[in-house]
Amino acid sequence: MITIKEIAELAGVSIGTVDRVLHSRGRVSEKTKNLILSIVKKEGYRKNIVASQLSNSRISNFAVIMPLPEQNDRFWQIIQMGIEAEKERLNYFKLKLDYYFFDRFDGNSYIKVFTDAVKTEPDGIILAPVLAVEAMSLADKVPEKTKVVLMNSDLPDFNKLSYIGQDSFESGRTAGKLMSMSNGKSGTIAVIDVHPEDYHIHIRTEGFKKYILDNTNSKIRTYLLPAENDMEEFKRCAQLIDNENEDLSGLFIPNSSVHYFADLLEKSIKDKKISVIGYDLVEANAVMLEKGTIDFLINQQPGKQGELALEYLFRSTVLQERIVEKKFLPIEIICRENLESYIER
Amino acid sequence: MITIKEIAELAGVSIGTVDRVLHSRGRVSEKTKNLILSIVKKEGYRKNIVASQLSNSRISNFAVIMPLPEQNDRFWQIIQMGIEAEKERLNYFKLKLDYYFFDRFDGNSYIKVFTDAVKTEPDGIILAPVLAVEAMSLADKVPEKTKVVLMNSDLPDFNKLSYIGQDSFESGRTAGKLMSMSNGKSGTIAVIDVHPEDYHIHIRTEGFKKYILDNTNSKIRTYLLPAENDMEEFKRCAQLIDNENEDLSGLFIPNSSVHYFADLLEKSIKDKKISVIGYDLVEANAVMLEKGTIDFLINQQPGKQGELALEYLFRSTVLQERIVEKKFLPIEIICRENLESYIER
DNA sequence: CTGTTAGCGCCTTCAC
DNA sequence: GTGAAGGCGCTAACAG
Repeated sequence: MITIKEIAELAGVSIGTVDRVLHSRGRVSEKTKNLILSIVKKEGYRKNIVASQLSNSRISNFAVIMPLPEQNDRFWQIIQMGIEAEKERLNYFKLKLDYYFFDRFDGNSYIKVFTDAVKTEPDGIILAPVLAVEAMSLADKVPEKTKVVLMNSDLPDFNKLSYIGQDSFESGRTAGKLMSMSNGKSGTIAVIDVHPEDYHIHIRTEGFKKYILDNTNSKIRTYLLPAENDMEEFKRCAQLIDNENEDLSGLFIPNSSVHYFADLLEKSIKDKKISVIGYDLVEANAVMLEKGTIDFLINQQPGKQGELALEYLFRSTVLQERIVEKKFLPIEIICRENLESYIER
Repeated sequence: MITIKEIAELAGVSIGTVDRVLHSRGRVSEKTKNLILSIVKKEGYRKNIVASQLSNSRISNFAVIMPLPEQNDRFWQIIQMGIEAEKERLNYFKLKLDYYFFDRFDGNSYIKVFTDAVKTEPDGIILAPVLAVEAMSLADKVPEKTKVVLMNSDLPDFNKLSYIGQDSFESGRTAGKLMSMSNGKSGTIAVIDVHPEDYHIHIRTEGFKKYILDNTNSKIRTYLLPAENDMEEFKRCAQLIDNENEDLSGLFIPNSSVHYFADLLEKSIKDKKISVIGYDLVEANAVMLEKGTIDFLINQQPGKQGELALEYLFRSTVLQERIVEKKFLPIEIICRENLESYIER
């Protein structure tokens, strides 16, 4: 591996000049600049990141903008743990990480927090754009040099380094397959549209319905649940499902709140052998899975999402590597039998 | 974070002396040694690995002892790719990796290769001990200072740093659950005992049988397949299964060779709607899964096994961190619908 | 515009 | 036993 010293020798200049070219610090004649760049290219120079870190006093500065960790049944906490794990792996490099948490049921809190984060002009931002409308409305406030990684849900029109998450439609189809297997009989399957405005979650229901309608004789009935932060809504919705469907055979809830329904409808689930499928291996859901009230969970590797998000930012800003613009994570199937293997320690 | 220079100042000695103490290079008086160690402890000194790597000319030397990558339907190749991926991540550190491949159907080749590897006195060894008897017989030939990580299958009595792999019994139980779900009817389920002598694989059949017998009315019939490298054996075994079981409803093959059976018995599988469950997301199996001839695969994250194995060795030898002695990886369930999400790029 | 130089923290050699 | 000094490759301030 060639070093700047060797490049300097080859070019007949000093290392200071080479350094200036490599960092585009200007004040170098066009001629020597081109000479140096040609050598860099020809020899395949890559800076020694270890030496660079040792000498460099500059601290990379990253901001994480995401919902409060405790929201969505602490789903976000798992993501945060993934980010922290990756930070630990990178602890010999100079990184600074600031969290900006917002209330995912309050657009204004997002706006405030995003504005704060952007003010610090971070090198990179990890953003969970669950509030799509607000996120898009502020998209152009991201400083020129700041790179953004979106995780968990994508915003196609957002100018970003990369997106990390699941293919929602295929994920829904997989849930459909599991539903069709676990309830042999036909009947009515209730689908809860938890955040109709959240494209990412809504599309899961589309994949699910598609699979069921294409492959089974079951009927599907959709229920809207607009206000996920209101327990009364859950109760009303559960009640409605119970009352309206004598032949209920399945229940599909496209996010982590499946345990509320499993709990509220426990008696019917047992009596009528209703199959229940939901999302996310959060504590409350694991308990219900273990009890047998939930049959399957689809997991979206939240920890891995966090790890990758930070890794990508690091590789892009510090190592200056190219990053894939889209990373779809595995659609994990979790049932009682393999649950244990998915729980750390 | 305190540096050796600061320690030297506190102790009123030079950094050379501090260094000698930290590396137990001797030639330091008992008194100053104790003084320095007490400061180290009190201040919580941890060496700066970045600076250390930069100055250190020493190259860490690791050996990987595993079956030929092309064996077992190229299962081992996936493991190797995982190791290489981790090596790439650690590329700014000085690591040397040598592969020692053996023929997993030839004990002598293992012995030769292992002996060669050990001769180089590596800092660490990644070992896939599929040939349990041979591996144990040479276990005491590992040099004192060499750390060993076992992956894929464990040897409880082997003196090792860590084991990375799956819980075989639970993995078999999960397969049993999937079998019971995917074939609604009862009937006979054929279980192939592929390597009866390979504890790790055999135990999967135990888990599988346990689940089926505890939870269904199906009968189980076990077939031995001792010589996995003989295609004629596969044919004979498949033929036998086909002839002997009019009411065949399921087929469980506890390793990657499931695609051979799926292929040989394709007609019966289609006609009688036999459920087929096997292991490992290798190319040949993915094709059959896509076609619908295999219903489910259990995956054991071979890539991740490789990554972790190297990461553990690195963390233990270079960073001198403590490592968990056992790491069970997730029991992944793969079907046609989520297959795509598990395939890289 | 360009070259020189002093570190970053640790490791290693050599001299006393 | 101990200390001084050079160097790993890169960065950045400074002098010209």
